[in-house]
Amino acid sequence: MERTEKIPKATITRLSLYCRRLELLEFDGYRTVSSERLAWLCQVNPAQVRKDLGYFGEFGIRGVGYDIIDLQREIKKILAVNREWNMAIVGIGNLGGALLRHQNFQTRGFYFVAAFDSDPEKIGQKLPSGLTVKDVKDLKETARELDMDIGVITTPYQGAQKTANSFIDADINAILNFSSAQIQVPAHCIIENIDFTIKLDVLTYKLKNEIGL
Amino acid sequence: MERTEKIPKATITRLSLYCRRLELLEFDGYRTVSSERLAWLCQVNPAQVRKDLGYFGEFGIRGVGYDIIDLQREIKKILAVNREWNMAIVGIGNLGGALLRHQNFQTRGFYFVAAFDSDPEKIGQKLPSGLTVKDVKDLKETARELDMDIGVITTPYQGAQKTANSFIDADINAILNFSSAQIQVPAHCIIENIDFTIKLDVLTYKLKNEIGL
DNA sequence: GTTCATATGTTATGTTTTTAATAAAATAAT
DNA sequence: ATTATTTTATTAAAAACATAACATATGAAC
Repeated sequence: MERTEKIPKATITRLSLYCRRLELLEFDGYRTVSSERLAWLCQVNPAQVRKDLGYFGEFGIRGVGYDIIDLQREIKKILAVNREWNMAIVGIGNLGGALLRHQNFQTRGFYFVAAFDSDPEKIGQKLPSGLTVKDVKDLKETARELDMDIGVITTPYQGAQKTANSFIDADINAILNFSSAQIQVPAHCIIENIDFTIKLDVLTYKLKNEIGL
Repeated sequence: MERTEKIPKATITRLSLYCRRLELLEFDGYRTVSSERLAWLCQVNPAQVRKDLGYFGEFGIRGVGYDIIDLQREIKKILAVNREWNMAIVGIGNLGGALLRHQNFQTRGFYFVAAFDSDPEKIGQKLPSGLTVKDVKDLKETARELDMDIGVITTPYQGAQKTANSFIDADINAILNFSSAQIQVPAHCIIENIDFTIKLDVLTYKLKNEIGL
């Protein structure tokens, strides 16, 4: 097996997708699944599924398929979601508040351990989750007490870069950015962007060109 | 100029990104921008910027660069965001509520014109935006009265496919899906997915492999 | 007006990613 | 036990995409 090959970024995205479908298949009581079926569920090519998995090892049985429980565990190990992660969030507005209340994070092992804002109105406020909103100025200090792996940005775009800088200064080197700002980070820091507006623009482009509205 | 060439999906995504930066450049008072500068701001290759734009026409001036206002207008025309779009949303939970209150949609010309849920507790409830939550059963009927271009799904994944079906049945053929469900749609329908959990998984994968946590 | 510097548009090259094809392994049937 | 069937792992081919190279056009300096 060639294990030194470079792994496409899209492969990681798909592994996450496969994992999500496997969870449902397990819930529905299935024991094994073929690459063809899994591919169909994820709307990708069966060869793609096998190739993606092939980067990391041999997880299937020829003539049979993949054991749903086993494959799930393997993928979770690859994605490093077989453990718990702590998150800090800055920007307790509509979206930030919604994410804090969202149950989906906890159930996947992602915990919000601290919430920050710069608005004096919000600082000190007690949230439904039990957290109290802290001043973003105290981020670094709080980071020394609590273990924070991931920083989540839900501020307006004007404050996004500054927030990122605060995270990096506090040695939080993984950022999930919900703002529409394009954030500059040093090489040792990683960032993933979730920009709604881009998705909407892609949708309207297709509406015009594929549907003709 | 070759205008029949197939356009990469990633090009559309980047056009949206360029547009976002151009808005800021305009706000900061700049008149023109070079592909090199725009590329730097978007963290892409300068040749990429020129190539992307080249699919749609000649928008720059050699030796000078691109007029920020003009280019913005051209890109918005390409993406079909030089007009207004109406949206319907199903699933008025934490996230749905946050999106309804989020100002960023309106300012870009995306309007929520109707909100639906299946929970009797929520139906009839008056929202801060002025909308009243309707029964998702009445979606098709409401769609006959109001013009709805885009359907937004913010239900839990269990109800997502059913919601999509309702949209399609009501002749709403563009869907923005915030649930983690992989939705099956007919060929004439287009869908964009915004799945937070996938982004988080990509982040933890990188945390493990690039940072070594 | 000629020359120089700048920056686009476009063609050519290189790389990455996806899909197809096939060989190998496992099970089930005869 | 042998054969047929299924389905993976892996290699080969194709397609998609990104980068580099360069010729062309613009504006400014002398």
